[in-house]
Amino acid sequence: MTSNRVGPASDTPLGFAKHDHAGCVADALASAERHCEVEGLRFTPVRRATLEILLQEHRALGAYAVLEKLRESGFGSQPPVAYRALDFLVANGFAHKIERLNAFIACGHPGEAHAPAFMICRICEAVAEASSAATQGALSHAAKATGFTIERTVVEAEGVCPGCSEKADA
Amino acid sequence: MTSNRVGPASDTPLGFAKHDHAGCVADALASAERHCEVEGLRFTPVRRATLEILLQEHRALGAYAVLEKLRESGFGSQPPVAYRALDFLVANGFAHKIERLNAFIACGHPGEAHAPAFMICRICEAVAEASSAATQGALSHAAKATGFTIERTVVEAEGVCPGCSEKADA
DNA sequence: ACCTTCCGTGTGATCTTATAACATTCAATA
DNA sequence: TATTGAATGTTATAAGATCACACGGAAGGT
Repeated sequence: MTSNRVGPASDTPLGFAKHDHAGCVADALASAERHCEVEGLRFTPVRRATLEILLQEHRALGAYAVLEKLRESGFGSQPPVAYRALDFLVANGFAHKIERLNAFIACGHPGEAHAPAFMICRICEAVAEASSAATQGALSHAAKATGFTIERTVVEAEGVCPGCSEKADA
Repeated sequence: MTSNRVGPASDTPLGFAKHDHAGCVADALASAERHCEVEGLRFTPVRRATLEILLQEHRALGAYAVLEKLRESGFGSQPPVAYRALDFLVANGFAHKIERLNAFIACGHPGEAHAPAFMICRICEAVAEASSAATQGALSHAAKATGFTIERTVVEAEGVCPGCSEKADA
């Protein structure tokens, strides 16, 4: 079930690479389903469909883009439908919100309990998730020094991905 | 002109502390004015007023909140008035946008050319700017490894500030 | 089996945040 | 002084997010 996507192990830190997409979607859905069962969470049709949409696209999607796809699949077409499903996914670590883009993306390392960091290409809009525990280090140090308690972090780098960088060179 | 605000030097890394507010506002305005002169930028009345509003409040302010204060001061009352002034301030390092809050805050270290990081208190909504060059380290390492070129970073920690933490204990 | 309660869903309305498009004003300078 | 380009003002609208309320169905107690 655990398909081999980009590298030797699942700890390859990026999302700019090619991979077995169908497998990655199926895996993630199955994994989410299992996780919900264990945790007593309701992995309802809308929620499942929403996660599947994010996984299929494999990039950051605005809530209204998600909403339209949900509508196409026969679900409700009002904003709360999408926002509620997205909130559920984010709250349970199946997806993340990219604040810079006001958009959502499926989590690249679900279940692993992490403070995510992202690289956002401003040209092709691809978003890669780095499983950076390290990134938090400096911030958490500064926070400790001032007595600030961190509950959540937003770490997003905007720039140009390898692919677009190559094209620009040509 | 360089008033002594929170500590021995201007490199104290936080904004949760008391300080000479009038002085800090005046200093920052004067500094911005000088900087604009040197750079050939036009520090117009709206722009000046906008920066002054942010400095006065000393916390993150939504564009529409800024707009209302501008209107009270006799400037135009339509959104672009505020957004344009804010864009100018952000583009030139006099202010930052807090993505998590869709809000703007005056820069705590203007002129110093930095990749800012913020601590946001979810209770009192105070925002402190850390002059963290270090925070970027891990991310930039990950970026280098994948060939991603970073142009801008968003680093925001949400949690509870020292003051609110104390109150909660009581 | 029934009831009740809670959670999730659907819908309409509304609020907040942000930008497009175009006219007008103003300062720098040729 | 005429020209030009940037800044401002205004109208309109797009994009993102939430509120409030009705309905329905699953979980748990009786």
